[in-house]
Amino acid sequence: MGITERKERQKAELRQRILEAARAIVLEDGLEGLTMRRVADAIEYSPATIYLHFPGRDEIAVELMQDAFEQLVNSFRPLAAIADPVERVVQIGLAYVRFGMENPETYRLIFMDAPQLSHEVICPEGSQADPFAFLTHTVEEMIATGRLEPGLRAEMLSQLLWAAMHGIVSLHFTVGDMPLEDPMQMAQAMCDMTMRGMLA
Amino acid sequence: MGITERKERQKAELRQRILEAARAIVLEDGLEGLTMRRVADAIEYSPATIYLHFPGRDEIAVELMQDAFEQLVNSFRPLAAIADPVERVVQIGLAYVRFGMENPETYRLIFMDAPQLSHEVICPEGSQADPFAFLTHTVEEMIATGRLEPGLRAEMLSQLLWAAMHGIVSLHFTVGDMPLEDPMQMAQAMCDMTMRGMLA
DNA sequence: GTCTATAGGCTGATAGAC
DNA sequence: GTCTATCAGCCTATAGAC
Repeated sequence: MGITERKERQKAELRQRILEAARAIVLEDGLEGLTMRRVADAIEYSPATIYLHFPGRDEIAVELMQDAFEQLVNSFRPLAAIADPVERVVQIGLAYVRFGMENPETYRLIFMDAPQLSHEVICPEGSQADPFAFLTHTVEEMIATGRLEPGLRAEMLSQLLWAAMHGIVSLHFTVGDMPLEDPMQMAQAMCDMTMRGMLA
Repeated sequence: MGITERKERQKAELRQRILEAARAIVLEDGLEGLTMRRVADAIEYSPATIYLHFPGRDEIAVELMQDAFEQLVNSFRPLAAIADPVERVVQIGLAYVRFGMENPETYRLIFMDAPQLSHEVICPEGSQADPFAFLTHTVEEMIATGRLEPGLRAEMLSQLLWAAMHGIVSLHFTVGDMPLEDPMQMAQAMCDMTMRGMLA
């Protein structure tokens, strides 16, 4: 049975090569640069071969977007060690903006290049799950320990923080950095201001 | 001399018809739907005729984007009447989000559909001008009247507010409204929180 | 499995007839 | 001024040979 195993291995290998070639193209030229022809050229196969591994271009894009989103989420993992929930929320905010500025094409891929696909990557298939549950949980912890002004809701606050950080990153991408403040300083100032605004 | 005047008038008229057809297409299908052929069909001329009035597709897009940006800026005009600078800043924030949610395709056109062109529309030709000078000025007024925590800078604060509001709007567009709070409520809560965070 | 070849579509832009 | 016709290029996807 070694033969079929080798064949499966080779098939999976080519699939990976397709994904990696696609990722390289997107990191260089953005999602709009991703075409079947370019991928085929990069892996030195004909375009038709790619269709044996993926139904079409969009499915490749979605897989790249899922990977990218996982990367973003994973970048928060070390922050779980921070005991103080207030400090943890701030560090999540800073890490979010840092990720965006350090990986602009990856960030664009997740949130900006294909809005229609973003939706299905960030909140898959009608799952009610919060895509940034750990952020919401940290805010809940702040509420539970009585650190916040009474009446504030965790879902609202965590979405406000997300929106604020997303605003900083995406604004820097679209409007250029020229007349804008430094993004990391904006992130820090945003955290200072919002924390001061919500803490009791 | 009436003949050349009529001709010029007719030429300007056709130029306007081109722009209006283009605008209709963008409002329906977004900027990616804007093609010379579709515009030509809409005005019932051949594609070649459009090139007598515009150098190319991008120039049409830029003109639409400039109009759209002007629309957004004009939507703040009535707010100049608000005497209290704190209240004025809040109302600017709310108006910004309202504009985005009520004119999604127009907002996308300005900030999201063509990032490269956005830059030149929002901060034209290396002009050092602040695109939202009235916002910055209102924040300066808050500072001048001693309402804010000392040490805060008007440029930083106004950009933070802009980023926060832009984040709310653009997040709703890309991630869909399903798991998110209501955008206007988010805007209100964002203003509450940030004002509380910056006021002395 | 992988190829070549191609269908069938779209695009921006232009030359040259009228 | 406006047209037709077309160039030159891109794209996704597939049929059928090998």
